[in-house]
Amino acid sequence: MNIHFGMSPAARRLRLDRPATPGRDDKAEQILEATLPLFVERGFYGTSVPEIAARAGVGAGTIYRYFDSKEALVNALFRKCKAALLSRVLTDFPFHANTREQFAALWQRMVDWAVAEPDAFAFLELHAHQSYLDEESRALEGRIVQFGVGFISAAQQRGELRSGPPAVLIGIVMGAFIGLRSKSAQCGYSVTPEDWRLAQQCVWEAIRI
Amino acid sequence: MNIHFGMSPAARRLRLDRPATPGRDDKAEQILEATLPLFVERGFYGTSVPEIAARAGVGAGTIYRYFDSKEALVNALFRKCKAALLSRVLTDFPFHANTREQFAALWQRMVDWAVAEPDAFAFLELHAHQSYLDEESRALEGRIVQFGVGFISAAQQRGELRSGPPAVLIGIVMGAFIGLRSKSAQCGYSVTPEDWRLAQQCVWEAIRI
DNA sequence: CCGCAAGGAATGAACGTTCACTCTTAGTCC
DNA sequence: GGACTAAGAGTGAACGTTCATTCCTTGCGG
Repeated sequence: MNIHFGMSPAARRLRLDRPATPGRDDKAEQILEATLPLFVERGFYGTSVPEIAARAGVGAGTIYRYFDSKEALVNALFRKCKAALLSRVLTDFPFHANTREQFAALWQRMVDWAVAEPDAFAFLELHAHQSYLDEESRALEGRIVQFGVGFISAAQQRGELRSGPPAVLIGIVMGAFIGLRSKSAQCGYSVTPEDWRLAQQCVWEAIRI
Repeated sequence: MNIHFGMSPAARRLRLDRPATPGRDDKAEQILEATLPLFVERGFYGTSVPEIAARAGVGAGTIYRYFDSKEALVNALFRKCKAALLSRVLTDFPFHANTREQFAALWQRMVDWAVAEPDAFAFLELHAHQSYLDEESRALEGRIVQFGVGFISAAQQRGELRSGPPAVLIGIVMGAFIGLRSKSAQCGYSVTPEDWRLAQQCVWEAIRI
């Protein structure tokens, strides 16, 4: 009968409204993308679920089809961002270069990512060790830190890095990076690529032998 | 007549019951002290006013006798902490020493304060501050940054500091400091006085000529 | 038609804030 | 000095609002 007429608008919908993938993951992705800037701007407790829903262009109830709770949502977002940063840093990382080159590569990859995904980077800073992160998110963070500690220890034993507790060196390097990004944003100063290069040189001086 | 007798118990009270301060400020202080650890732990939006009242040992309504709103409370706390840090850093600061010594003094004073008042320091570094701080708090922050910029520019013109945008140097130094404090806390690593000294040397290497 | 994804009104809990009241205290009178 | 009183600090239950979450209705794809 009118099956044809019934399908026709549906087919149009599928093709026009969602050009690439029809997607179960698409909706989840769409919700995560809407969540990110809100959490960055107003924080976890400062952002309401209906607000997220409105920005994502979905109903409030739909969010609960994809995430068990607001907490599950923030944890999913945290892990997604961490994974994206990790992937950006580790893909084709020059593991066999010398420490100076490895440091430059690490710095440049972080800069690239922080520039490309400023909200994601700000989100990771902001939510690094908050009370609503679950065990899995904390464990992920812990594993990354452990990797960094091992990496630094090895370089120190080869005599290519200033000796001292690896946690101290990590704190200085990551802190300087985050500080440059956030403090300058606070002053209304926009960090140029040249500033990033200067900062890389500065921070290398801090940790070199 | 008995004006003398009338005033006498009042004077006694003033001296005996409230040895230092007569206690209008005392309650406000008590509320601010209770607020600090809660805001550090759970953030502004994550902490409820009744929670603050319970920890301060006062009724919820009492808080509104001293602060117009929750926002006014957080702004008062922010300004109090900023003023305390500023005071610690600037009191007897060796303004006429050379840049190396001034940097060491700045660093040591920040370490002393961050160790003595860990919650206050953590509170100042809470990033979510942007949305609820009022004009006065932002202006205070701006004035401090401007002072730092002028200070650094002068040292650069004397050739005692690496050249480059002052905002970049501020970001690196403050970032490294904050990063060392928070990242190491995150690893469960406790920063020793020796670590702080090492870090000071590292960060000086980053900004020296 | 059926099955299910999606929406958004409904819901109970919790929020910031208020207010009618109690309790403490300074000042006055005998 | 002790009793009384006016003043105002302190209280916590109650208010209207907004929250996270649930659930019933809607409408499309097969």
